[in-house]
Amino acid sequence: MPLLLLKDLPRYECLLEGAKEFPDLDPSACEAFLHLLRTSDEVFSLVEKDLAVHGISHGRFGVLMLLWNPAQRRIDAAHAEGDCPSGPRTPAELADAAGVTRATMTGLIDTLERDGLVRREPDPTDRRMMSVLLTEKAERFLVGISPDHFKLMTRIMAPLSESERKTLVRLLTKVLENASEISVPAIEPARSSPVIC
Amino acid sequence: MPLLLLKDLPRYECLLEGAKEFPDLDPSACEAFLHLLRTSDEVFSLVEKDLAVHGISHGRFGVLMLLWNPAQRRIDAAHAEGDCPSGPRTPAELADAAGVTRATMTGLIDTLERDGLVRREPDPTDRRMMSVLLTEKAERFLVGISPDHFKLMTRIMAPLSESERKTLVRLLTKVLENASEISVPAIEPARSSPVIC
DNA sequence: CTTTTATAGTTAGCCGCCTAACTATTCTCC
DNA sequence: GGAGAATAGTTAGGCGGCTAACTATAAAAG
Repeated sequence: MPLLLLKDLPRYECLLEGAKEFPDLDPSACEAFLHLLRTSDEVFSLVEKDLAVHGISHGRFGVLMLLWNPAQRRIDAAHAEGDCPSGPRTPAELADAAGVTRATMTGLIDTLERDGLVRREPDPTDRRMMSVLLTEKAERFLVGISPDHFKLMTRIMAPLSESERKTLVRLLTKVLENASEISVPAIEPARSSPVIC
Repeated sequence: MPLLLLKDLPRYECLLEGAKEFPDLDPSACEAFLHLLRTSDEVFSLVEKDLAVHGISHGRFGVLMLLWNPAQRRIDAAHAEGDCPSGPRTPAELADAAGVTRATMTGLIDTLERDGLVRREPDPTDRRMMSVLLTEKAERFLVGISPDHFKLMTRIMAPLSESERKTLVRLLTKVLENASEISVPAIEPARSSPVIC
């Protein structure tokens, strides 16, 4: 999450000051907003650094995780349907699942294939489509890295109790569902230079 | 915050399943972690889209905000010291405040200067340093855009009550302070290809 | 004073994100 | 069944992150 964000968040009194000048500035909303982005930025960069130690970027790691289904055998055996469904396989499905464009996914798969972690296979029935498959190397890599990854998550969330975690998830879910409904008007396409309103 | 993240978060039962296979997977920690990143990703992309409508990227907008001090006159008049201190002026200060490298800041200032929103001036006393200054155009731009920006923040946080916002900030602060203390070992430098442990 | 070290800023090159345009294939529908 | 629409994937080019290496200047050490 490489985002340009204030390292030091403004103090609440400064937000109150700002609200005097800008009636649209809601101090508590602004405070919550800034803390949300600031915290996830810190957490994200921690994860990125951890993955970098293992020589992989967060984006590529995400693709591998989407392709990886360690419970596959168990699911196949139990023919559990829809519970933890078998993951995406085509670049388009991967892009949708990851929330990036197909062009981006093409690039990620390119580098993963270059590193021997993934291979493309043409779909036998539809010649427009490809299947993306994990290699043995990638499975060994994931088995090796995931304990560390899970431990880091645990460590990051360590200061919160179980009930605090539930509360956090509940509040974040409210914000997420609300945000998903907000659609930026997008009345006019972005211009090359900032628009003076 | 362009990050590759699961659009649909795993259900808690799937995390419990996963915990059987991976003893290091703490379901509630993982759930909180994923919700945090997923929510801030959604919020961030909303803000980016909104700013894009006005023809500016989040990174460049952040630089302008750092340079902008609408309360400057008031502060100058009241000679308030340290309360809302006058902002950064050099590329290095801007990079530190924004949490990006100086190289990145150079690029941002380049494009801002190209668009006439900022100008560089050499420091009269230290010839290594530059001062970055807002142009009139940038001030007009910020005055025009900030009400919309504040309104969007308010709208995003609308579903949370005042006390929920306080709770969210408190929990996020715990996580942030904890995360800031965690330093990834970085025992070995990243390699070009993923390391099989 | 001169040499060394530290600092400010830039440049070069990689990566991952985007949009827009393109090719190839399949589907739809008359 | 053939024209047009829809879909899968890639390519091209821009942007904003990063690190590492570089230049110029200033400060520190001898």
